[in-house]
Amino acid sequence: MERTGSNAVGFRPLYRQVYDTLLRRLADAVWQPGQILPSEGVLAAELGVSQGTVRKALDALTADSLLVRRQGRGTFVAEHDDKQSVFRFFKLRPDGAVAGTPTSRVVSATEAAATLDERDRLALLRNARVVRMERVRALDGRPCLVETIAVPATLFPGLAAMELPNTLYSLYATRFGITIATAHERLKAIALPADKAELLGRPAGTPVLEVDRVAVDLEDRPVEWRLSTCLTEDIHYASVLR
Amino acid sequence: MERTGSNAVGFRPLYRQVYDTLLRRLADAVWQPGQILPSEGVLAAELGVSQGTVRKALDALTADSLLVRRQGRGTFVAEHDDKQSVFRFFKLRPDGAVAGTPTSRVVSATEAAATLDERDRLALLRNARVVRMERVRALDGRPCLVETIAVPATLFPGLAAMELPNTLYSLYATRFGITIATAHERLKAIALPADKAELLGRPAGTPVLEVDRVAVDLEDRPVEWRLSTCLTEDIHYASVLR
DNA sequence: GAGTGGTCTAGACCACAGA
DNA sequence: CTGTGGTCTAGACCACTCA
Repeated sequence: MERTGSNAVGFRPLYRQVYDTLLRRLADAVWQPGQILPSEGVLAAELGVSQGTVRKALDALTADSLLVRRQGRGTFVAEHDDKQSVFRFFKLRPDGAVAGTPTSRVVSATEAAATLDERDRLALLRNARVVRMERVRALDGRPCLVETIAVPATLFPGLAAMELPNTLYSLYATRFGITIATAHERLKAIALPADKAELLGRPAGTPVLEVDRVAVDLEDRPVEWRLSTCLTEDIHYASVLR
Repeated sequence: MERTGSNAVGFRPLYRQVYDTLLRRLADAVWQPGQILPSEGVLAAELGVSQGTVRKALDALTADSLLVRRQGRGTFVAEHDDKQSVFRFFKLRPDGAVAGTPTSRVVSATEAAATLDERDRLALLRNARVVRMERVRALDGRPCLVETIAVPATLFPGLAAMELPNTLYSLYATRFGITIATAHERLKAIALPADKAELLGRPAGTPVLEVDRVAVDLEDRPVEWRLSTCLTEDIHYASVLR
């Protein structure tokens, strides 16, 4: 690692450089999810910085939930397909009590030319192609939402022909080396459109929650656009503000 | 500060004890919002711990957005009435561009016996009283939501008779020493009720977003229940998932 | 220049997991 | 018992602010 010295501009802390170096390895899938990282001391020696500096970078990566640290055992690449982690990006909860695991039924999955909206949300060029998926999700056995998902075909070759698991994001990570870091959602209340009424088993015109989500990867590239239409009669969308 | 030694159970890091000590002073309004805290060195000497330990506690309080640290100047109690901080708990944004500041028009403010719902949300006893406020908020001059706000009357004596500012939470902090730490929101899509249709200037039955918020203070006590009914035709609720 | 927070280091010891 | 991360300390130097 290089010290920046007293440059007039562009000062960059050492631990930040370490953070970026490790983030790059995570983005390049040098270390796979679930895998253990070298210990603090080993990383410090390799990068030529003190253990405390490595620790600060590791703590920051842990705060961004990219790593998991376990005292006495080691530092691991975070896995986001655990039962509790399904709910990191799934914010619908039954009104009454705790939620069971959501299930999915895929309606269609095809590759096609990107629409204008898709190109806009995913920052794609003209003539770009996407893999477009439609599915219905259920909570506690009752259908709760229908969603259309679009991803750039170049980033996910062959996805349309695959068996799609319940948690898409772990598939993105394990099969395509793409980690979803954050997602930006825009929520609106709309009247349930006729074409989706049948899939959800509710009359058209019912007030429903429309969730427009763009998910970005570790390098802040938009990699998925998802438009969900959610029933909220016995369910709500939970949000915590800090 | 006391070292815990090697107790079999109940180990509590020193910096956590420092965190709690400082949090208590903030909760007791020993230091007012905007006020500067003693420097790291002074606090370390006072509490009998190292500067690094104090720093870790201060960093944690900063991460919880209770403090603001400015290099070269000092550490300050966070103020949440700045222009950008209005939006910490206000998640509605115009679809097109950047948001102007929201404005408020108070419809009513009275003290009354708490309803069952209010007692439930605010963890109040029977016969408890609340201050209940109703107001309409506008964004860029157009009405966007109507909301009913209830707070325990014992915590906010005289609130019903006050001039209510646009940002209630800064009033809570400065006049009543109550700091809102987090808020839990439950979102649903519903049909606009007739009694609120007039206030918002839209026909009854229009799909609207209902936001049910319970805000808690530094000690995790529920101190405000707010039920907002929001138009989302040209506006959306923005949420970031990490 | 004095004082503040920010970074970086080196080393000690503690808590925890697993062989 | 060994190795891991977690805590705590002390001190050096850097970057920033303001008088």
